[in-house]
Amino acid sequence: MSGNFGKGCHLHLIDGSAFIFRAFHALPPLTRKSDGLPVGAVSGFCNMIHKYVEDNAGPDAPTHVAVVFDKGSHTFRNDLYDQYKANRDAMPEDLRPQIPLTREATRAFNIACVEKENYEADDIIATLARQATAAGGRVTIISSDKDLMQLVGNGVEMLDAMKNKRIGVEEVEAKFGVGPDRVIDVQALAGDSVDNIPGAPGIGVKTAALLINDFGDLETLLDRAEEIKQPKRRQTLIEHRAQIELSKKLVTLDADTPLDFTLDDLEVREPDADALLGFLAQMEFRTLTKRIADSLGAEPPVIGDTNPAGANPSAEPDAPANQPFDPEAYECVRDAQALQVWIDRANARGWVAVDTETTGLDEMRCDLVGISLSVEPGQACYIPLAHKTGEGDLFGADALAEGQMPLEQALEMLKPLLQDPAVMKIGQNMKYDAKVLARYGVQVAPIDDTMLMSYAMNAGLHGHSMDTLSERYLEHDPIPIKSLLGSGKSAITFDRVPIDEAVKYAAEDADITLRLAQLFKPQLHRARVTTVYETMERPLVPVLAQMEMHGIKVDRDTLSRMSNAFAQKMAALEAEIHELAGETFNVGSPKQLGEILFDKMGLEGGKRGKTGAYATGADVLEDLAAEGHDLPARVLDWRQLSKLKSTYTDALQDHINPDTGRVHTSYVITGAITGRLSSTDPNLQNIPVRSEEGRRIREAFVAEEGKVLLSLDYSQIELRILAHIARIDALKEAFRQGQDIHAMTASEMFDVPMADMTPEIRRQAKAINFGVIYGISGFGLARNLRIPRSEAQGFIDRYFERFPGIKDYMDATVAFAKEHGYVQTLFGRRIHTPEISAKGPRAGFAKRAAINAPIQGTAADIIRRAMVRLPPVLAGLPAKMLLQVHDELIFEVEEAAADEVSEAVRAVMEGAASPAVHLDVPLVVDAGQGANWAQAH
DNA sequence: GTACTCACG
DNA sequence: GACGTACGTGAGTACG
Repeated sequence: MSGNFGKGCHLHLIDGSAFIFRAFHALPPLTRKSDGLPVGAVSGFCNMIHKYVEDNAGPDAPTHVAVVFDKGSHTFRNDLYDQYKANRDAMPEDLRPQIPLTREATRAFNIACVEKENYEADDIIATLARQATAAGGRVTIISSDKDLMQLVGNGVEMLDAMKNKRIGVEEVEAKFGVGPDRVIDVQALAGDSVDNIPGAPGIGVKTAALLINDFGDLETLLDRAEEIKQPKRRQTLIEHRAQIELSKKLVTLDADTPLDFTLDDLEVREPDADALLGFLAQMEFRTLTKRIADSLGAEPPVIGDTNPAGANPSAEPDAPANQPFDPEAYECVRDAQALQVWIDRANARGWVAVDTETTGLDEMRCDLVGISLSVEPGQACYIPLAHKTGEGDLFGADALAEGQMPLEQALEMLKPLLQDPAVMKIGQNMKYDAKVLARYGVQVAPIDDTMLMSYAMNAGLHGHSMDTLSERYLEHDPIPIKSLLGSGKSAITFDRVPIDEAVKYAAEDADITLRLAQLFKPQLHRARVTTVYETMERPLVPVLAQMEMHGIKVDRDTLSRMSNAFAQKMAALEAEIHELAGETFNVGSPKQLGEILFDKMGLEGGKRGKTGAYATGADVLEDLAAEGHDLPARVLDWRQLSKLKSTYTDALQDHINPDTGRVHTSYVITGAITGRLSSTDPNLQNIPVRSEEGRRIREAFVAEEGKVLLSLDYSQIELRILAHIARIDALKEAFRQGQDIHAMTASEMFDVPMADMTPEIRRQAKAINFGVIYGISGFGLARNLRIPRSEAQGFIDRYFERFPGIKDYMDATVAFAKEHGYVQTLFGRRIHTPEISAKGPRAGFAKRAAINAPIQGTAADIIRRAMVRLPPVLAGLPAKMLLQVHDELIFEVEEAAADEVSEAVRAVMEGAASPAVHLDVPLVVDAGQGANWAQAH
């Protein structure tokens, strides 16, 4: 029985949506153990499908089968009648993420899975049933839905799978009082409260059947309504004729649903044991996996170490992940005609994966070398634009390689596509590509980013580089860039890579990105992080790109003068140190320093680290200095200067862009698992401020002539969040009243009236407050405060006693992490904690990280929200946002507008939690301004 | 490439 | 009872 559907064929059509709802409501809520994903309905669905398969293996087995689903909640019926199904409850939150999984389940069973936008499952069933009977076959609809009963007869019957009861013409007549062909007439009159079909008021199924049997059909009835004897009934039918006719349209199934497959595609297929068991194992259905493995005669896979957000590509035969990668399939686009084909395909699709190749990693300085595109898994192209021949000409400059489109022409063609609001541009780390293209006059939008999707779903589980994601989710190792560029001193730039090789590498990147996006996009919802991705990751890309491109002006002369001063002081210190040591050695070598201190000079307290070297950290040297030793004290001074000089006054000069005269950092959106950003090349989030000497480096960060730098920072944001999350009334009240929070803590803890507060007591309370945020331990606090451990523990005990909510929060957070494998911020960001149940010292680390993550992460979310809202607020003002330092934003503003901008930004920052979250504590923002960062802060 | 140290929030 | 700890980062230097 292969090939054409025809006489003797038997088509089974399963009402998938009915299965899902029955499974959902019949079963207790069940969640996947590893990540808490609700899977009860999926489990029930799989059981029902399995039972169906077992029950229908006999002599009357179907030759063709499909599971038919509803797709979306809007159908053509809503266009006819906006109240259609309007009184339905919203889909339960627990069910929503399971919907796509039921599709995966169906495919895992190797059963055709059918759905169509704008049509209900019932319409598709009607269409397929009609096609099948027209071809001479038989049809069984696995459903008990009365709306499908109009299809019964002429070779179509229904089967109530739960009651295992056939529904034929007789059963339909028993239910509706008319034959299947008149069921819609009865439904049109009787209406349906479930689907919100109006019908004729006061007329139910019984009366409707009576009327239809009297008059033959609905149209005749309505035409001859005057003849009805009962006055009330007569009046109703005449008055509501339009409503009744509309009702008939609504209940009539559309047997002409356009479908892009044929009955032949629905032929029964044997399940693929690996795919099916893989899916079941991924869902962590232990019993069902075993049972089905038994019936398939296969070995059940091990369950337990599956990756929660990870897909099992083998479970989905059609998944992009499953198609092999074929570098030969990639196209090299060398002229306008070929490029136009790809642009047309992208426009038709509505999306395109984009990747740029450049001569370097600095988006502000590198040159564009080529662009790759992909619109379909396995199909991608590379457009070489600036590859060199590799042979220098007379002047040492390489000639452009043959067979490339002029760069300007390609960009002119691509620009409308890349800027088209109707075409989604998908990338991996799109901020990079957007910045490069912006320098060529192309403003890429809108964008999706696979790196950010992975970050939203999997922060804490693994990295989010393309290599990591491809290996993990596509089971494909991409071509290493090193294999093209080499490494070290002999490394070449991408423009010197032969075009043939470049095509394979570059097009593959676009291919991978597209496949990842198709895999990840539906998973976002399932992992409940769509809002996180849509509000705090994706919209940040253009905001950060703008900030990075603006950069901040750094005065080279100031840095240079400071470098010289540091060098002189260091030389003097170095001489002094050598003198004290009695020999010359490398002060910058911790190893040599340790030997001088603890071996040669015989100082006490030498502790060796893992590698056997003495520890010479600042804390160790400070202890020694406190004992009156001069050498470690000098080394501390030397180290501070050395750090300031090498990391800041020297290195920062190298980062001044020669074209702009400014320093352009790069923010890594996925840089910290908590949701914080990180800053690189250079890191502008760790410019010194704590020491007087270091703080002066901020004087080199200046505003342009006529402008000022504006700094706005959240005051105590993490403690405020702690007060809210842990519900500490005393802390909340203190924040509401604008009290000195550390002094208040000290007063509460040590029974000292606020009036008698000393700086020392306040300092200790401050250390404890910070300790709490970090997941306090007696050891850590003791070390920080340099007090005995027992005393530190006493402080902590007292703190917990005075603020009992803190301990509850800590315990509850750790318990949550253990149960779910992640913790959450107030805005729904998830931070995975895979080590939370580790044994040994790692358990302590993981616990403290889990306690800290929701606090640090919520603060990070809040400033992200503020940053996303700011550009439109600043649009009409002479102001640019330049930097973010975790709880601080730096702006460059025309002097005259400084106060106005400051207040506008403050309003956005202070209101950034709303309306998503209502904090029980106010957010307070401090502002400052000045000619340089030192003054503004 | 790894360890150490230290700058920031 | 011992273990070995404050949370989150990036960068420069020494050293094998």
